Amino acid sequence: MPSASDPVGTHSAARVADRVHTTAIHLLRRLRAEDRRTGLSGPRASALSVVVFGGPITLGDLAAAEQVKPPTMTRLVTALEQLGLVRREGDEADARIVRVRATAKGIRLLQEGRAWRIARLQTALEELPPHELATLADATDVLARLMPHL
Amino acid sequence: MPSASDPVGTHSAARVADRVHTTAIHLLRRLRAEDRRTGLSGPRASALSVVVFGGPITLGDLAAAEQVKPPTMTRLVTALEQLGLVRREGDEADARIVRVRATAKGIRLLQEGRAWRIARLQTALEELPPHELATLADATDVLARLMPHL
DNA sequence: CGACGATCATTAGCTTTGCTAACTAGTATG
DNA sequence: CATACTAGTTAGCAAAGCTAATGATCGTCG
Repeated sequence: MPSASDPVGTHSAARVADRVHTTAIHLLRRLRAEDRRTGLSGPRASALSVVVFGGPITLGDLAAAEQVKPPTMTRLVTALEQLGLVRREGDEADARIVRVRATAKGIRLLQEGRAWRIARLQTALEELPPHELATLADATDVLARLMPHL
Repeated sequence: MPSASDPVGTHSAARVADRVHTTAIHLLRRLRAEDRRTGLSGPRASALSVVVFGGPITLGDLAAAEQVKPPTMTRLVTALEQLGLVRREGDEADARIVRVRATAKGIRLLQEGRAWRIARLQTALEELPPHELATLADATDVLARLMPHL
C-alpha cells in the first residue's frame, strides 16, 4: 500500500500536486455529462446541493460557499425559487437577512441528479479490490483536511 | 493505512463514489481562483491546455475534448487567436478542416498558469506526512486506471 | 463527369452566468 | 439621532453555452 516499489522522488509534493490536479480535472470532465439528466445547469445544481445539505443558509454565505458574488447568487436563488426547489425565508432577528431553504421537491430532485452522477462512478468503483477502495477513501480524508488551507 | 478503525460500510462503493466526487469539486473550486493570474478565463485556459498538450488538433476534436459544441469552440479559438496564443492552420488534404496549434507565447502562458495553480496545492501538500502523500499518489493511480471505464 | 448527401467550420441569435457599480433597507454605533 | 456599515437587490455589461441555419468542401454513385 505504501507503494514501496516507487522510485525515489515520485512522491514529491510537486509531483503529487500535479497528479491530483489533473486527475480531478479529468474525473469531473467525465462525470459532468451526467448532470444534464436533472434538467439543472451546473451552477444551479451546485447551489441547490449546498442548500440541501447545508440546511437553511443566508444568501451571502451561499454565495461565498459557491465562490460567487452576491448578485450572481441572487439570480440563481430566484431561478431555483421559480422552479419550486428552494424558498426564501426572512430572519426574525435581522430583517436584512434572507435565508434559503430547500423544498421537498428540491431535495428530491437533487438526490436524483446526484444519483445519476454518482452511479456512473460507483459502477466503476465496484470493480475495485477493497484495498484500492480504501485508498480512495483515505485520500478523500486527506484532501478534506487539507481544504481549509487552500 | 487501510483505515482499520473505520466502521463497516464506510468503504462501500456508493459512499466512496460520493466522497470522491465532492472532493474533486471542492478541490477544483479552490484552485480555480488562481487561474486569474494568467488573465485567462477557465474555458480559455482549459482549451489552451488541450491545444498545447494535444498538439495541432482540429476544431471539432477540440470541441469534443472540451465537451462543448463546435460554435462555442469557434469563439474560444478566435479569442485565443486574437491574444496570439494559438494559430489556425489549414489542412493540406482537406480544406474544410481547421487545425489549431499553440504558439510559443501560448505554451509559455499555459505553463505559467499551470504553475500558479499547482504551486498553491503543492504548498499545502508539503505539510503532509509522507504516508499521506503516498496515499494521494496511490489514489491518483487508482483513478487513472479507472478513467477509461468511465 | 456531375449531382447529391455528408462533414467541418462558421454565423446569427438566444439564454445563462459571471462581474462591478449603484441603490434600498435595515442595523449598529458614536 | 446622525452616521457608517451590512445584506440583498437592481441595472447593465461581457463571456460562454446552446440550436438552427449557411457556406464550403469532400466522397460517392449514377
